[in-house]
Amino acid sequence: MKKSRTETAETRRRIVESASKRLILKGIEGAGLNDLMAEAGLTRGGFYRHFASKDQLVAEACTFGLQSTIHRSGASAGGETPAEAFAAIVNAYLSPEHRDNRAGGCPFAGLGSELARSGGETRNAAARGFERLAGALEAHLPGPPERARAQAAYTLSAMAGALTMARMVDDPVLSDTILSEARKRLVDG
Amino acid sequence: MKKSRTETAETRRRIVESASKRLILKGIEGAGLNDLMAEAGLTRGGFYRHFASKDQLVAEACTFGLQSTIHRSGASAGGETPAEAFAAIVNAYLSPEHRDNRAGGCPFAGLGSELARSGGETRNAAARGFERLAGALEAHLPGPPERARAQAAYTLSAMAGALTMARMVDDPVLSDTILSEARKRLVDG
DNA sequence: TGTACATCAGTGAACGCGCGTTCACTGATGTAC
DNA sequence: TGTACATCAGTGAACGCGCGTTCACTGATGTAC
Repeated sequence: MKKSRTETAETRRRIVESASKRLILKGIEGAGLNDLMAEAGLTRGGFYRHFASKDQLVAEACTFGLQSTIHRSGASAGGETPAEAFAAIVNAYLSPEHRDNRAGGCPFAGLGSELARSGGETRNAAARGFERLAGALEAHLPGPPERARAQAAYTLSAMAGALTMARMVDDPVLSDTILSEARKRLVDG
Repeated sequence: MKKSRTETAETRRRIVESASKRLILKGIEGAGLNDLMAEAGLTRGGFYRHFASKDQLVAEACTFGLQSTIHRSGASAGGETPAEAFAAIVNAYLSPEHRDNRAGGCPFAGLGSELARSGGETRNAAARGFERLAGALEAHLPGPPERARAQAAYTLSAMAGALTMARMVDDPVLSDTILSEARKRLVDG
């Protein structure tokens, strides 16, 4: 059953991509290897041909999900002025669509408290991802780098918190209020 | 081994209180019943004399942790003006002490993404807790109720996100930056 | 280019383990007379 | 107040289950000549 090199690489990529969604949907401990492999159309046994441990897959899936979030942010920010690009990123992140599309969304909003508790490769992937995502925001902010960096780090943290809480509350009106108020405060403020 | 009524009530309270800390420290799925009961000085078997299910304990522990957070906020806000009281609550929530004291801290920062994924009694406890905690903030905010409510909901969400991210990143300087920038933006803004 | 062999992706069964939950049992407490 | 009995908090063993991980095996692919 050996596969060609390109097939193997493609399979690995597929596992990471589907795991990224599954982990956000079910949680790091809630998504088992059986589950994650089945999602990619495989059985449990083959997992260790691609990864050394579950932690390694979780770390790569986290990095993948964050990279997707950065790409989506880049797509939101078109050829406008920096201020408009920044606003576009924030508005897309804090949209009802992102709130309602958990699986394909930002890992910080979907797994934040679990990532803060994790160790090993996962923790490192999360920390590096935060810096990269904050860097993507910082690029559109004016002022001295130190100020821009602080504002970017705060904006990302507040966005992740607002999206998480908007998903947690069960009152749809309150959920919309959290998102719209966050958009206003983070874009205008 | 039957215990008196007051002893039974005290035991139950102790289980909820220690579970609140243990759950935040290890995560909802990461803290087993064995673990939670041992933390309260008991063995696994007696659990179901006090609770119908793990979900019920998690819900009560969540409510307990949120109530503690509200009490702590009330203690931070002394006899000052509303604006000063609001600032005191935000500054205490976003302090390095709160960041470094996960177990005894706010359940939204410690379990946010897990609560957003939960159902049953836990989800309801989290949603009701958000409204109560936001209400405690709202009480110190000026302006029309609708505006104050929106600002309170946003402030709480941003605080939870900032604390979670401050715990997640592994660079202490960046962690401090997230907290200080959040304090500045949420108090002055 | 053709053949022989080593590699290794994927399968499915099995490992020990801890999970949430159940249960028979113990013995101190609360209740009824 | 004293006695007899029902209650029930807590123990510790056991339940089935799914977890992460390991392993013998299969057979198509890549490599060496």
